[in-house]
Order: sequence, then C-alpha cells, then structure tokens
Amino acid sequence: MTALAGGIPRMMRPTHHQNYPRGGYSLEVSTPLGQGRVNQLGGVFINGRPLPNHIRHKIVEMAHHGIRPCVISRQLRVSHGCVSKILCRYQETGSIRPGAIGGSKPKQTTTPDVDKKIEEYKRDNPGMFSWEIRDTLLKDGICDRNNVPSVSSISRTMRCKFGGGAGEDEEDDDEIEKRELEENERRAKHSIDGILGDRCK
DNA sequence: GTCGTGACGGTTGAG
DNA sequence: TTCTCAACCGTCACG
Repeated sequence: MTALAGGIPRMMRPTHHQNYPRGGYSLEVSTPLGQGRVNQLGGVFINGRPLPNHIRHKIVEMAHHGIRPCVISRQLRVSHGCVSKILCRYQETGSIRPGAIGGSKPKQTTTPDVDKKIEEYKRDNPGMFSWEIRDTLLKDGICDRNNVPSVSSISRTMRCKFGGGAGEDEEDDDEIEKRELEENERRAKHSIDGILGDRCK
C-alpha cells in the first residue's frame, strides 16, 4: 500500500510495440495458477475478472474522502479508467459491486400479456402451482396449446417477478459483501485476492 | 497532470 | 457433456 506512483518507472516500462500489443499484457505474476497480470502501475489484476471487493471498496472510500481519482489510481495501482468506471457506477447505482458476468438473457418464452396474466394469477392466489397457472391460461383462452408457456417457463417468470422469496433482491449490500468476502476466501485460489495478498497492505 | 471514453482481449455462465 | 454467445471485466491509448 505504501508503494506509490509508478511501481514501474515510466521509462522502464515496455513500449507498446515491445510488450503491450493492445491487450497482450506484458507481465505475468507467477502464481500457482499463472492468472495474475501486472498493469502499468505495477498493480496485479486478473484479466476479465472484477477487482476484489476490498479494492473496490477502497476506491469508493477514498473518493468519499475527497481524494482525486488519479491519486486513488496511483495508490491502489488500478488504472484510472477502472477507477473512473467504478466511481461512475457507484454514483449511478450506489453499489460497488460488479455486474453479473456471463450467462445469457433469459429466453422470452412468454408474451408481455401472458406475463401480466401470470402475475395476476399469482397475486390472486399465491399458492397456485405453475401447472395450475398453465391450465388456467389455457382455460381462459389466454394461450392455446401451441403457445402456452412451459411449466418451467412459468416458474421462471414467477421467480423473476416475485424473487422467489421475500427481499431477495433487496438484500443489503453489506450482507452481500460479507458473503462475497467469505466466498472469496473459500475460492482464494481463483481470486486476485490470493495473488495480491499483502501487496495491498 | 487529469479525466472521459472507446477498443481490445479475456472470463463467465445461461441456454 | 460440450458448445455458443452475449454479457461483463480491467487495461491501455487517445484526445
């Protein structure tokens, strides 16, 4: 943490042609996994993976204290573009967490009308099963046999609408962070945390 | 010197 | 089980 600006002096850094062929990051940190890379500031990161939570937290915290992004960037040895992105996101969403990586959008197997109906049925009768909803959709003529959504599709729709449980989506950020920290510890070998180790102290 | 932005290569995970 | 593909990631360079 004490190491400030320029873990690698500018003149000693490889030029683009020499070693930074646009995304072909130069240095690799030798870890059991060989995943860590070193950026121009000397910071360690894993390409394609979010920065660890405590770094993100630190960025926001420092910004809160009025520290300028360029200083944060140098101190934490995170690229200023990244600091900028994280702070922007924090301003917009109020969350320091990265977005959901990977996966595809859930398939839209139901029309908005059907969606609304399902919502209605579920509101009127919370105990209703997916197959019952399916039957009702058929009975009410909302769908016919050709376009009636599958039971799993209905239950997915309900999960999205009703979150599968009270307040699942409104979970406290701190709670999530705490859980993520635990998760990170468990998967330390897959995380930059393990690589960074005391670099950040 | 600082900051916003776009291109890039990479990872992830639902379908 | 494997593959595809769209989402996100952080870095870097440019202006």
